[in-house]
Amino acid sequence: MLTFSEENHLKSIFHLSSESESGVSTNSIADNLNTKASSVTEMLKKLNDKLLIVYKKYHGAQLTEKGRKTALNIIRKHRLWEVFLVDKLNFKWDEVHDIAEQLEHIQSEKLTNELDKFLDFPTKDPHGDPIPNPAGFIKFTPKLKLSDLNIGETGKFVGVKDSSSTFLKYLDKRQISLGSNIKVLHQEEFDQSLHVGLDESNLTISIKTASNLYITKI
Amino acid sequence: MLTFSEENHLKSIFHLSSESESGVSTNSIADNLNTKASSVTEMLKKLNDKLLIVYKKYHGAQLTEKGRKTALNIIRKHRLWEVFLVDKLNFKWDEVHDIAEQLEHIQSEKLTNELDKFLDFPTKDPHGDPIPNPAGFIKFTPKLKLSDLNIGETGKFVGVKDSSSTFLKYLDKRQISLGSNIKVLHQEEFDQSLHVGLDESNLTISIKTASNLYITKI
DNA sequence: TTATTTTTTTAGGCTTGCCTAAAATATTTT
DNA sequence: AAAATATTTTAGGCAAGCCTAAAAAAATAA
Repeated sequence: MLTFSEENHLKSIFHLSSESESGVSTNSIADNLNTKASSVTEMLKKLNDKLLIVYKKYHGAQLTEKGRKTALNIIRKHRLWEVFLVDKLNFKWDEVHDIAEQLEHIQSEKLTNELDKFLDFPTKDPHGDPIPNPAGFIKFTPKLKLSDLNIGETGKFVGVKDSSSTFLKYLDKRQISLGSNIKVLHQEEFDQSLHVGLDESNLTISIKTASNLYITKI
Repeated sequence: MLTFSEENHLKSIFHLSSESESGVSTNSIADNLNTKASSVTEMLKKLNDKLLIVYKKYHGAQLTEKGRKTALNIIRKHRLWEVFLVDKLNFKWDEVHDIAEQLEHIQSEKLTNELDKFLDFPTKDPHGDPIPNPAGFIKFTPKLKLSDLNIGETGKFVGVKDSSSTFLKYLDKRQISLGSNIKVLHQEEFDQSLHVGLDESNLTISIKTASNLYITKI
């Protein structure tokens, strides 16, 4: 039985691991969790003692297999609840994160698996992120950004890098939604902004926006 | 924003209030929450300061209107989640309590109200207890027990007093389920046990069981 | 490679929520 | 009403999880 704080640290380490190959730094975890480095150090010692991470002083943390499984289970719950909120309770994709942060800590394997079944075994959450299976297996798809495409290429919008409410609402306003096909028509020299075709219309998006949209080439 | 512990104390005081008219005693709360009297005393001071209860040293606690509303909101969430678990996720009525104890602390008014709508505005939980509305109104029905009936009278089984898993499973085994009509045929002198008619069959139930079954006379 | 800067850890403190034991108050019994 | 008993509160302690400030180690620059 882990505390909420322990679970949050594991989750944070998992998410930060994908970016840095070696150990995850104390400061990056502290930033991610809006806490202080000294608090993180304490927690890393504890998680190390519980065999959930390998932690060597001054050299960051890495998840053990046990820690990874635990983190993925929390992420599984988080994403399943997000699907529930959007598909069944009429929430928008920008409204679900904070509630899922609470729901992900509910302890009941049966609940998680029944929820999964009730939702018809979804494979992605409302932001396009993959949902781990009960065994802790997760299907990563290589992450290509819209900004990686060349002029003339088309991508299918499959996920967001930044899933802040602000960004998601902005996408709603521009009517850019998961599954849309986006063709890169032209890139502006001056500010690298992209002119793209989306459905019947054309629009201009900043390079910052483009680099927060995950796509698959089609 | 209240802590889980604060919420649990309020809920406990609410439940214990229905039995004693005046203040709820420190010890009864401690028993109810599996904690110690001294811990409860501390919490009562805090809840008093937050204007959720009125607490006078040595004279127990009473909910204020604000405290009552808060307690009822927690109970509302608890009971809605129980309905969700049973109606949508195939849980049995004896399996839902512990999970609902966790879910009742999730903070999101929108979530609660959308869940209510999704469940089609249920008025009772799986054990027959009434679900408060968003404004904190709860419809109490006078609680008659099966053991209060006279010979020859019939009652409709509408709720349980004891909702322990043990008791609920026992009722399942005897096929006594919410909504059944039960006719009292005879009472044994020796041990006060009741012979009752339920659907097509007759069965004998102890006075202890009978006094844990809420009914409405029909 | 030495000095400077950045990162991380340690030390010590605070709050919450729990505990036990002792003291204070209330209740019941005689 | 006084004595005995039961209940409740106070006092003091402990663990978890956070903090700031100072010390230690690592990384970077000169």
